Amino acid sequence: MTNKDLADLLFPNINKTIEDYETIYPKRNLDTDAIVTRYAPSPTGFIHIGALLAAFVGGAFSRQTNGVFYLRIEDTDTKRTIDNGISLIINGLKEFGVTFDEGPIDDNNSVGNYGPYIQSERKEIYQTYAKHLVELGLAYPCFCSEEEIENIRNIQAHRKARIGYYGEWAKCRSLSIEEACEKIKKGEKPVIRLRSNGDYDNKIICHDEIRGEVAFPENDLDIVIIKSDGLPTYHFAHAIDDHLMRSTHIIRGDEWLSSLPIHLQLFDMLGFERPKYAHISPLSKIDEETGNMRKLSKRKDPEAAMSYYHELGIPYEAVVIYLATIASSDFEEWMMQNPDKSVNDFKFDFSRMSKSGALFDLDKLNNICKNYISTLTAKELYDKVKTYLLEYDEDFYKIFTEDEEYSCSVLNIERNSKKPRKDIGKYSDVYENVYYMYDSLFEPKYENLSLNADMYIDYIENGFNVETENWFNDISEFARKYNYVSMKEYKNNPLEYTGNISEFCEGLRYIVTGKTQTPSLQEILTILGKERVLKRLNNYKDISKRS
RNA sequence: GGCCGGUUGGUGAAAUGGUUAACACACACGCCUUUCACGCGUGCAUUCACGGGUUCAAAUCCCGUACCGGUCACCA
Repeated sequence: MTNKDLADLLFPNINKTIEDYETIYPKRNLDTDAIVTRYAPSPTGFIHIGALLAAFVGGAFSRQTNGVFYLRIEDTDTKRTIDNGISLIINGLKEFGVTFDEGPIDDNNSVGNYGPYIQSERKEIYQTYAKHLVELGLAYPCFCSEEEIENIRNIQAHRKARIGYYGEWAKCRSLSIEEACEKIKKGEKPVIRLRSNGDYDNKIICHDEIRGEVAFPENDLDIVIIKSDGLPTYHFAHAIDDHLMRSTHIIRGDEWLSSLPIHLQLFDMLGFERPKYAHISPLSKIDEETGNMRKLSKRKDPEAAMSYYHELGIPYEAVVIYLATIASSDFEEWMMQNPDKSVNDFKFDFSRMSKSGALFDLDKLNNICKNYISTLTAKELYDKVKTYLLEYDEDFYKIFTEDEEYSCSVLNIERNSKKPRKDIGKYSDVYENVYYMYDSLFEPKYENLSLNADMYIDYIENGFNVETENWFNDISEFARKYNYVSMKEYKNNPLEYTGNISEFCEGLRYIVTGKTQTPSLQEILTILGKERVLKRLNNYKDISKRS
């Protein structure tokens, strides 16, 4: 019996050859420096902010080199796959401006000539290559049970030996073809392992675009390439897919760096040209319990999930700007010099990407958000807030959208100037900033009821003039009638006056808005209009009388 | 524990052997101002994890130590 017989017995239904696939998926016809890369998530329903970062960076590199950016779904772990996982990923990333040239476009359809782009649909391809390796004697079936593997691990740990299925520990490696065939015929379901040709004592130099040269021992582990369910492991699928889909660069999280020797070995044994690798440093935070730095965790940190930003109404444009800031050390400076350009115009360079993991800084993000929102027009902000409220605050949505023009005028307060306000950092902040401009939401609980409402009624009825540009001069003038004077005068002789103009304004602001801090009083009064302001003043008067 | 990587202020970081270690965020104070926010200004690392070495000269090169991170699955 030969390896060929073993391979046929293992994969009786595989009839294609590896040459067939080389023909089906020819080399791409692109510029020599074009970057073909991919985003390859598992459809688990959760998108990590670090994954967004990798996707964003990958998309940027391919775009700036006229390359290809495609989506590949890694659903070989059937236990973790969820039903609408694919559309969740596509829609989730689209919101953050990440789109693909090839790959699935919804749960059932794909575009591109290098598909299928869903790994579970590529089973035959992986098995063809696995069969090929078995035929060459470069891979073999392993019948060890999980318990046996566990047992080996325990012994190794006990003896302080290196852990893993390798060398003399790799029992099934030395099984004869006949023995293997017999087990298969008896119905045992093996995994397929690589017959590693690596020597642990040999160092290999791996090149990473971000980290430079990294030295590793060669891989001598007989890693599993096909699981007992017939699907490939990540390592094997990576090699097959990225070769056949003709990726030039593998841009991924740094948790993969230590498997680089395995991947390089796989490419070599399969006769594939090696792609280039770029491992992105993890996004971290300080663990409150230990005080140590650690990777942003799906379970512990809400900000690790992309949905967090969606739910709080954090502008996706700002998130992307922040990620670019972290990803490339020269981005911020570039953005300051090119205020009119989009993030997508920035040219990324691997040499500007950090080798060490950055602490995820929500303060910095918040600052970017505020700056970003301050650049929007009232109408742009209105539309974004509307979209947000529709999903998360139905009650306010109704009130907010009842009169678009009015809401826009509210959002426009101190917006149309050279120095626009920067007090809104996320769409969920808007309510707190504007609610008092809507009568149905204005229910002030006054704590200070000693203000002179009649004085302000007098002002609104006889002194307030919307049209005047010299609003402040006018109100200052009027306030004199009640013995409120300018700051300067008041400071010189505090005992002679009732108060200063600042106090006069503060009182009016407080009654009309229920708050001590608001944007421009003048604009608020103008938008509210005489009638509604008087109503609020009279209401205050009533309340203070009653108390 | 093995292997690999990282270490410049509270945070992100620049600097690639040669003046007072950029810039941004945060923080503090001041100015401006009807409040707040904005804007403007000032301050915030006597020093680049630590120890040694090379050099006229080191955050930058070399060696060692410490700490932190990642990884060691039929998960990706």
